[in-house]
Amino acid sequence: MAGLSDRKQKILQAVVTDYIQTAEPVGSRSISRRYKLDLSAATIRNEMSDLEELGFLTQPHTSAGRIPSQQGYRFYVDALMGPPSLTRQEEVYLANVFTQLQKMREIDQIVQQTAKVLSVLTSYTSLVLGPQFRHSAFKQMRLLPLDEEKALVVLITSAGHIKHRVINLPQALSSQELSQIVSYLNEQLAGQTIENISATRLRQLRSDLYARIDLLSQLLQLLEESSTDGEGRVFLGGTSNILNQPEFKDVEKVKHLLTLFEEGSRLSFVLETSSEGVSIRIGTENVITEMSDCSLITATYQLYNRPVGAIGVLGPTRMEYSRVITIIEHIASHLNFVVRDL
Amino acid sequence: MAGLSDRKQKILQAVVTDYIQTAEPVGSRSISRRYKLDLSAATIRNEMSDLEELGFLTQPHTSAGRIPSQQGYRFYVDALMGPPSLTRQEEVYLANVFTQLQKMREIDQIVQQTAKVLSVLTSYTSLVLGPQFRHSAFKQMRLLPLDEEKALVVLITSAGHIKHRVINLPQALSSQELSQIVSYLNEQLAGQTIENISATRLRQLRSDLYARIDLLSQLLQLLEESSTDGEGRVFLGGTSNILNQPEFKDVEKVKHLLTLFEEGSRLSFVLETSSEGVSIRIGTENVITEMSDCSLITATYQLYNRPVGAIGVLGPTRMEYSRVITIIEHIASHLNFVVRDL
DNA sequence: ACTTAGCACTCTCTGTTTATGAGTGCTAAA
DNA sequence: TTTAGCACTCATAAACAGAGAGTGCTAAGT
Repeated sequence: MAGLSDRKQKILQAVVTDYIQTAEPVGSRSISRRYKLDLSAATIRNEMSDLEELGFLTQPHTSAGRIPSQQGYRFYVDALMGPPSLTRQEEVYLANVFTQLQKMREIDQIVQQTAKVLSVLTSYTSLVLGPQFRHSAFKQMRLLPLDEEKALVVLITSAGHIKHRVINLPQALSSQELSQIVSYLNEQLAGQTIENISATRLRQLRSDLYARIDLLSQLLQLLEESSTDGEGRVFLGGTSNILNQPEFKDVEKVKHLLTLFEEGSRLSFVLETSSEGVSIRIGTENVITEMSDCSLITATYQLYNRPVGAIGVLGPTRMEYSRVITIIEHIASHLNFVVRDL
Repeated sequence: MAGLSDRKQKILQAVVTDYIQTAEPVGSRSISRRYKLDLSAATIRNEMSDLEELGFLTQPHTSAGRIPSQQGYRFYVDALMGPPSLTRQEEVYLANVFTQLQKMREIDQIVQQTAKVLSVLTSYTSLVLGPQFRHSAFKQMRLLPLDEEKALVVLITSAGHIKHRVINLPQALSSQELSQIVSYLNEQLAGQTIENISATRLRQLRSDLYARIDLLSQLLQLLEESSTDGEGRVFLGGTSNILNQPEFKDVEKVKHLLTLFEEGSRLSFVLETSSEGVSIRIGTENVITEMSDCSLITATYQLYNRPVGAIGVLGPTRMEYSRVITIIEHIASHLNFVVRDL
């Protein structure tokens, strides 16, 4: 991938920019008209022909304008893309959103609102993965007796996650025994991350307390489920936005994406495995085949310097990369604060 | 709306049945062929012409077959529809689902799974409104100190709803004072439904405890939010199913529905206001204009003989009413058990 | 050695025409 | 009252022509 001549880069940039705006194949004449490159259409034609040879552009058919190829987009985001910038309006909007988010107390609400904002601002579809329970450390477990038969068990992690569940109390248990069991568990598990409380460890605890197996297994089940509940932690925003994209005017294409949107586990997998910081995956760079006509831009957010969740924007490969990246960066970095103050 | 002659009813039924299956305007000949009414096409034509005059059928254009009008569907579901029935396969599937649902402990999980099942079985889009917090009665409020500054407050209703929130403790408060405040609140609020704990009542409490206003308002905020958090309690299933319906092959039509699906509060409103038992709303009988090409079948489910939530199926007016109603009834009645045992 | 103007050629898109076929409404006979 | 027959209507699909945008190539200009 030797260096492209300066002129070729300028032309490639013009093609990508134009195509992002218009969604129409862009011809040599419109470039020489709209962008002040001081070159005739014929020259540009020659260069475009070269760029196609090199794999940066494609032609839908012989006598049409050019469209950026996946490789073309890649080069664009890596080297050509304009500097990130927000309009004054967008900045104001974001500032408002941030103060609003700051006030919310429920994590679900925050995540959902974030998804919505992200989609409204970008006009694409947004994905937000809430903070992952299983990455945070076990802090303590509490038992709140409700009546003779039932108690509420509350699981608290160091990251402030809280999960509760009603369990049935074995009749024969004194309240003293109860608190013994709980404090034993607290001792054993304190400080470990939820995902590291492995099955073997749980098995061992089970044998330690085999006399109280009925109660214990209810408590442990809560833990176990917490470490594996990947499903359903992803919130979407602006799913209908994809319908505004001309590349999805065909219902068949939409269907695949829509169906994908219903598969929470696959979505959360994509976000979980996205690398730290901002990542841009164009077309088939996405592992998910349904996304091979799309680009996905993601960013992670941190809690105590560990990535605990991610946000993303999904649009056609013909996406306003620069704008989206800026917005995503802003929101992700703000999310760091929101999550910490929770 | 005088009685339709027996023959007219049979023909109307044939048209509706046929159209539900094929989605094509149905002509007089295909009826005389496919349904053994022992009438010639010409006779059927005359009858159909009458039925159109009466408003039960419409013609997309002069020389096309007939399509049931909204009134036609209404008559069909009120008087003509075949008896509800499930295939053996569906029954088995339902039985499996039920045992699965029975095992789940998290209400969100149950609701989501119900939505999924409902959409898979019907091939339409499903809406499920989770049990409403605000209809159940206040039972008790507990405070779990976490550390010096923070405590977890847990709100428990008689229906078993549980909600928690971390609040900041005013430093100056002894644990004794704390428990006094909490038990005072418990006394004052016990037994009232969340939605009836009105603003005036809350104001009164506020003045009673004005010395501890900072703590109190945090506690009361939790209550207040609980009584008004209509938003977001609706889960959808099979949203992509609408794309399989030929009436939605046009992207524009889909867009309106898709956008509606993102407006949780409007959806929950529809479900909340649906009457007890099974209700069928056809076309413009739906208040929501986006649904005017659709039919919505809903059913409520109960807890202690009070409706606390609802499930629904949304499809084109050309919907398999009989089948969907049966399925919805089964699932709703089963949900009664699941919710009670929670 | 580039760059550019000119030109023939290609291919899509749009509008028009034409043919086909399903289905109707009406009339007249059974 | 039912039915057979027939002319008529309208949507849909196929075939076709013309326009327009854009290309590639060639030859002339710098």
